[in-house]
Amino acid sequence: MRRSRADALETRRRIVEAAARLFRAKGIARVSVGDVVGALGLTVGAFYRHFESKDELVAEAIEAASIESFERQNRTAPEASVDARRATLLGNYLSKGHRDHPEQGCPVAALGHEVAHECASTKRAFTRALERLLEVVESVDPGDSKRARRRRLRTAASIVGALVLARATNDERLAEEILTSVRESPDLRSV
Amino acid sequence: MRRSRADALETRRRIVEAAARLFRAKGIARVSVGDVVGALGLTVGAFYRHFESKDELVAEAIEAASIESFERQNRTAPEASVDARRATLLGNYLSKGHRDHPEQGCPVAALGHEVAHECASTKRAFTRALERLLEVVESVDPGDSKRARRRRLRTAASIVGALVLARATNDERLAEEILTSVRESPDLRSV
DNA sequence: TGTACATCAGTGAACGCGCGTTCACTGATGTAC
DNA sequence: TGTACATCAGTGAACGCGCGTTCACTGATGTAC
Repeated sequence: MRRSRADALETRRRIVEAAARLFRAKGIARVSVGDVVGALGLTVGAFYRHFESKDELVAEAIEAASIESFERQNRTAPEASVDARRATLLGNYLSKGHRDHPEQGCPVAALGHEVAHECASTKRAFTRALERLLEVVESVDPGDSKRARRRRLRTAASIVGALVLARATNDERLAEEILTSVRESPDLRSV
Repeated sequence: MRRSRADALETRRRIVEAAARLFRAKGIARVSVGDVVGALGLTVGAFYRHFESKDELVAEAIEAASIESFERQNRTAPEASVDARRATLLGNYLSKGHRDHPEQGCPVAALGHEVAHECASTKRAFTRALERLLEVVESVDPGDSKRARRRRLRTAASIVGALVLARATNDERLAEEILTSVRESPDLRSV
């Protein structure tokens, strides 16, 4: 049942895509290789035609999720003012939608903690994802000064932390309070 | 080989203590019941004399880690001024030591992401841990106003996010930059 | 353009392994008399 | 206080299960002539 080269490449791409979604939704450890290829109607044997190991898939999936998430942010109203785009970005990032749908969201917030225990290539992919998130923040809060750089790092830490906490608590009111508080941070409103 | 009641209770306590340490160090999914009791020189059979399931242990371990962490923070120089204690707290929380030793640190930062996928009792224990962290923040940034409350929630999100990012990246310079930026946040220096 | 053969994408079953959990058993501790 | 028996903390081996990975096989695709 050999497929054409193009089909094979497409299969590989779809495996990475499915993994990027599933890992963000359920966490890396809770998603098996079988879960990923099963979502595409394939068997695990097929997986090892395309990847050396699950670790290889993890690194690629983080990379893919990061690029997807990065490009979505950059697509948002490129003609608007920096202030307006910053407000939109924060609104999206700290929304209930983002909290409730990690599978489409930022991989830094979705996988941050788990990556602390993963292999070197995964940590490398995660670091690139974090750098991409910082680029997004920079696009709505530019500046070459040390102060501007530190403000951006604070912003990244705040929004990731807010999302992690809002997702982990079972107290709906507290979760919303956290997201609102960071969204309306004076540090972010008047840059 | 029955042991006395007191010994049995002590064994139970030691199991929770070891679990609190191991879960924070390696993550919940990566630590087995055997790992926990093995660290105490016991066999898995003994574990089920004390706990219904691993889930029960997880919830108790989070609770224990939270209480331990909370009490350590409250022990820090209770006679000093609020400003001095806030500086100490932030310095400790955002230190390299805390980043490199999650097993003794804040369970909210260590387990935040993983808990998003765990069972209800674990989420409940995590929420209590988060509330305890907010109490610690309140002790160095008191106030009944809505503004003060929001500032504390921002602080919690920032410091947890900073630690999560600093632990997940393999870029040592970036990790230190993140911790320093949040530590020196104007939002936290001049409350 | 047609034919013969090599390649390899995907199947399906198997592997060794570690997991959470169970259970028959041991023997020291607790208790009733 | 001493004896007889019940309790139960801990052992050690087993269980069913799902995991990551491997492999013989199939048959459509790619290639050399």
